[in-house]
Amino acid sequence: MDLVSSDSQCTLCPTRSVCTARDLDEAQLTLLSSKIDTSAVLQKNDHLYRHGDRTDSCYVVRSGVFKNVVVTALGEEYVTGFHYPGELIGFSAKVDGEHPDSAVALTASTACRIAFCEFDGLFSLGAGSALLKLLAEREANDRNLEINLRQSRAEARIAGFFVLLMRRLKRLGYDTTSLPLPMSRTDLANHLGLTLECLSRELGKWKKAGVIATEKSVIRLIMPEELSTLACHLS
Amino acid sequence: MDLVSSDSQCTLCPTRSVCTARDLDEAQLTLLSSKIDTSAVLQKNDHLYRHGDRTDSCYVVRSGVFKNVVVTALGEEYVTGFHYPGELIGFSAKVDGEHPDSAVALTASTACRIAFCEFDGLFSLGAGSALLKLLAEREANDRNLEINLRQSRAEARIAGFFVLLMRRLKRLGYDTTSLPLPMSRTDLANHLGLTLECLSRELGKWKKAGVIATEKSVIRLIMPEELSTLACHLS
DNA sequence: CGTCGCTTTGATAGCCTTCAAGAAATGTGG
DNA sequence: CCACATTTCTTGAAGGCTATCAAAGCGACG
Repeated sequence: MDLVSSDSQCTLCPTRSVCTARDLDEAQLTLLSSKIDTSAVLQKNDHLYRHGDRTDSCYVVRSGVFKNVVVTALGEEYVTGFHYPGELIGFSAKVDGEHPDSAVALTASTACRIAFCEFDGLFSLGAGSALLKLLAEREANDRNLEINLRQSRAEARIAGFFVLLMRRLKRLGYDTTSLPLPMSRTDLANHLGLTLECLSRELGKWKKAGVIATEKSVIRLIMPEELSTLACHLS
Repeated sequence: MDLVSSDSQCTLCPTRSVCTARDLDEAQLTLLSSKIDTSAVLQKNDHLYRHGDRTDSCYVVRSGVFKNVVVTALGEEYVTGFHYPGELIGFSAKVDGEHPDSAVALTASTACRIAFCEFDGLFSLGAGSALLKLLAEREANDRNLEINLRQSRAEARIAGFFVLLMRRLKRLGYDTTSLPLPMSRTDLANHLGLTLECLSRELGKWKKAGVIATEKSVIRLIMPEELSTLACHLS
């Protein structure tokens, strides 16, 4: 995937307050810009990177939404996550220098590439703490997801997913009366470890009960407290 | 929990080849030792840290086994992981300065404390890459766990757990004909998102079929290829 | 020997998966 | 702009698997 090597212009980035750049002043932001590369705009279904690609870097989502996909030896796909601006992806390539999963854009999206070898430079620049926080937030999100997947009832898993996504988007300053869900139902069901049919039935039930309203790729949360109740397993 | 502030003696540590210390020479190891603290020996059920503790550091397991536990608002417990030597735990405290989970020793165990503020020092010392690898391995393990939890059949989840644990222990140089499982069946079932009864039934089935043999806190893998077949969902 | 905690085994019911078909949305070419 | 093809989503019915409730082994420990 082509990367523009020009200045990444962190000073102008709308998501700089929630990524590595948080807490930096103008001078530091300019320095930071020189250490990362912002991708060209990826269109829907474009790959940011592919399973098996050799690499020496990871990414922070700058705009749009990406999904991560793992393919097993048998060719089965698993959607391991959906990632919104300010979230770190591709980091596990550090284990052995190649991506264990693919990252696919779900809408027009951009991402900032950070080479692993730049990490110590980022520390001395003052961005180390924010970088660690990004990593820690990733881990915290993963743990929440794991707890959610331990629920055996479909209701609880789906409601949990909405609640967790709501929390993540609130952090970005989004209005969370509606959740942007640019992924297909198939991807969402896969991510939740459910069948497409089961997901569809639950959503239909909630729609009929007036808890949510489904527009094309957005879900409006009419009674979010109902969802919170169903997701009582979350901390 | 008391920590001995004396020299951690990384040069003598049996697990140094798989932790932050990997790839360091003797001189660097001595430097590293001065930057971390090794805990006193924790006995079974001792806490390394507790949910809610304010902190500025994380840990690498040095010996023994720990479990991580999250408690929800309703008082329900979730066993989010079991951690063996060389694995990083407690890192998500970096998000807001307090531990979102507890770490409990399952056997006599020790851990090395690493303050977040020492991270840049570790980078300049040459341990940065290994530290990132620890983090990346953690993330990779989490992803594997998530894939495993997406399986709806109990067989697949349990077999997957064994296969993943086998891989992790191989990395430590363990003989993996037997898996040390110092946790209770209750904890294991909880971790897998299954009921105690369901886990017990599956293990009984495998025992009867001669796939495994259960000793007190060890499971001997007699036909590991059978388990691999059941865990075909893993990459 | 008896108690207590942990584990195993048993029977029923509920929920999700599977298989199947129909409805709605999307895209394409005329 | 419409007709048709394809994909995506919804709805339906039957079966399997796990959860739940209940009780009985088993082992540690006093």
